Amino acid sequence: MNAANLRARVRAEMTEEIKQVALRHLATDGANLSLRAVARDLGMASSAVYRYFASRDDLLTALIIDAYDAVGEAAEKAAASQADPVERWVTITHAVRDWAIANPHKWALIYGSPVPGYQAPQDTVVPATRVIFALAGAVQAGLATGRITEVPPQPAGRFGEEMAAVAEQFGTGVPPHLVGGVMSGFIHLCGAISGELFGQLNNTIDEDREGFFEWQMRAAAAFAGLA
Amino acid sequence: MNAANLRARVRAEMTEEIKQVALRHLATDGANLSLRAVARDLGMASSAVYRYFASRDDLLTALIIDAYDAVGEAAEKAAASQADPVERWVTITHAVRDWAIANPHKWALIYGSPVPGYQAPQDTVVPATRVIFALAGAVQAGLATGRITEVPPQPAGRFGEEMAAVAEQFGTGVPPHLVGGVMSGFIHLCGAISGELFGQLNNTIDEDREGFFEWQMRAAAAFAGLA
DNA sequence: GACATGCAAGAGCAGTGCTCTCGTTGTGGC
DNA sequence: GCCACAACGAGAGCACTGCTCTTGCATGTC
Repeated sequence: MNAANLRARVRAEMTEEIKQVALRHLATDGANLSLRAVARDLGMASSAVYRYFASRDDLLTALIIDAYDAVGEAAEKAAASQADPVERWVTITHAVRDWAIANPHKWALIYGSPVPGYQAPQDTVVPATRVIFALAGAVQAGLATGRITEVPPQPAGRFGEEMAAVAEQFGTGVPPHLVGGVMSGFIHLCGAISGELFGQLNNTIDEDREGFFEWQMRAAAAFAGLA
Repeated sequence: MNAANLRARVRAEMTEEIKQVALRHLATDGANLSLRAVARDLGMASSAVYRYFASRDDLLTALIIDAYDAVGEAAEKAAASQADPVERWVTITHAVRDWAIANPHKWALIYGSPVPGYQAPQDTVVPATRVIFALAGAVQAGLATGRITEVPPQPAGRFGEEMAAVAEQFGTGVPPHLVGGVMSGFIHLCGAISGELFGQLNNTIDEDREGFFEWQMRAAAAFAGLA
């Protein structure tokens, strides 16, 4: 609790406050975040914000990392709540979807089209994998409890080798072809949520989107071996 | 060839030219399209552009409709080139992916996060369905030639009813549960392409993305009955 | 020739990201 | 206890944006 720590804490609080206001703006005004508007809401000059974030992109990056962590945490929490592997998979996907529906602007931030001129820095790599790992954990549990019987078609050629490398990198003991199933399920999950949030389902599936979602996610689970 | 027609033709040409330059800007500068920059490129005042498009959003809408039509045409052309139902499905998905990779900014325009404050008008509804109909055509062909043997799990409850309504609306004679498979495949397709273009595959699948894509799309075809 | 229409240019408004400079204020080392 | 220094906030300013309004010009019609 020395002075340096105090100053750092005040700075951290200010940084957090800027992010919160920015999130509020993102939620109401859409993706074109105005730094000046954020500064106005905080009763400070726009130039003062630059003491905390070097640029608008820097602020966005901070928000993106937070969002990855939030959705990853939601997925992990859901995973911990279910013992049965199949239901764990389904619960994880529902948790991600619920989070996305509650925070559509944050979802767009991380899984929508990249912000113009914005290039995701290396900081975002690790938090981005938490959902995938949660899904892989369900498959791992399925393997451990002997629930996995059928297997998806073996990936062939270079792609098969790449899956083997990813399986190695994962280090979860999940065999390559199931890693492919996990990745495919993750992609399907992202597509289902983005399709729902970005309007691709409009005028086609308007009533029971949750039913459609779960139907797809159970199919994705089956493709990853979890039948 | 009276004067009015001539004027209309000149106007149409000018409109087309603005769209082309706007697309070029979209491709190089990303999604934040600057109307003034487009006007500069055309050697005209920014205010003159407003004679052709009421607003920047109007210009974007025109580009979105064009993009829907272009990707739809690519899908239909691919569909026509393949008689075998399964290969037709795969060929369609590859055609859509190829188009998206060749026109990533256009893909982001229609399947990425919605432009801030932009609400898709009713004009975009019909062209948006062309890819789905192409996929449904492959399933229809599979039904006609007796290629469809296994069926996906029946959609239950409200979602099942909704699928029945959509099947009716499609009018292609494809039964409800297979319509669900088509929709799921379309969603998976969108997710796979967006995941690839928007960077979700980075640091995981970097080599044989085409192999991963086709592996997924064959699984999606199987889920829609095309095994 | 008078009139009307379509078009383009220019000025102008309110907003943006970002930089620079200038005071102030709080902090750490002596 | 004092002083140098770093952190900070405010304000002005630059170049840019979407969009509006007015003006001038060219063309077609009566």
